[in-house]
Amino acid sequence: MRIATWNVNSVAARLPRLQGWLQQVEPDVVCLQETKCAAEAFPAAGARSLGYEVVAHGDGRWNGVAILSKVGLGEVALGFDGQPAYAPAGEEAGGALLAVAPAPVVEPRAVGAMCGPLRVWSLYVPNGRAVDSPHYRYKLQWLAALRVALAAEVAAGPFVAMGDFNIAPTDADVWDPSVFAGATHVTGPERQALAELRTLGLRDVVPRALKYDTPYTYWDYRAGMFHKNQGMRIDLVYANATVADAVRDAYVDREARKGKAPSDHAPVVVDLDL
DNA sequence: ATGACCCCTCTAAGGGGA
Repeated sequence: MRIATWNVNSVAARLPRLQGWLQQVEPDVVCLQETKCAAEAFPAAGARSLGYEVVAHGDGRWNGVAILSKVGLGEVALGFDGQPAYAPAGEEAGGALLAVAPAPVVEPRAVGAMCGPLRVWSLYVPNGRAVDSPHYRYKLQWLAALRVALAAEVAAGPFVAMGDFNIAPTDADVWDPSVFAGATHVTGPERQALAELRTLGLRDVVPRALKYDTPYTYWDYRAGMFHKNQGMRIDLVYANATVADAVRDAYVDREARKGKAPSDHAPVVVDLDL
């Protein structure tokens, strides 16, 4: 079984590339993030024509996740139990002119499904924006709640949670740690949240790079950063022992980051012999 | 050459990404 995860940075904008990539790589299961698309507007016909079942979870212009599967799709979960809403503290909670602050919304950042024998989650972890901001606290709360929600599933059978975690697990996972001093994605609490996920019995399936020995999955669009290999490994595959022991290959498909109109993230592709 | 931000929409004196 070939599984993959890809932050596509808008499924509508990426549709031609996504179609070609599906035909070329032929994954059995694909987790997508940042689809930026309401569920009912998800362009599923192309994937269906290639033999995929589709579940999309999205509510509009931000966030959005999906799973495509050729090996069955069932027991769908739109979000996880206890998934927190972004709820800004007083300093951000509406202006004085608003009599009532808008209700917090649970953002479409997680979708789970059974794909054949495999429990799969497609995750788009909140960015965090700035250390100690309300968005950063939300990111840590979100990861803590995820750990609680997934605990029982990790032990139940073949399990993988993959997606854009918006955390570089180690300093080796960013092109220059000094550039990220004081920034999100590299802080101790974020890395500790990943470590606590691993205590459930999950392992970080580190892919091989097809160039430079740095398995980065994201390169900013600006300043030729891809071409200078100034990237980060923030798209992660967290597998339980059953799945991790079944990994036969894992790689970052940096070819998908080249050329016209790419996403700023590259797919991670994992081959399993379950 | 892989090539020097890009996605969305309230189309900007914008929001968000990481």
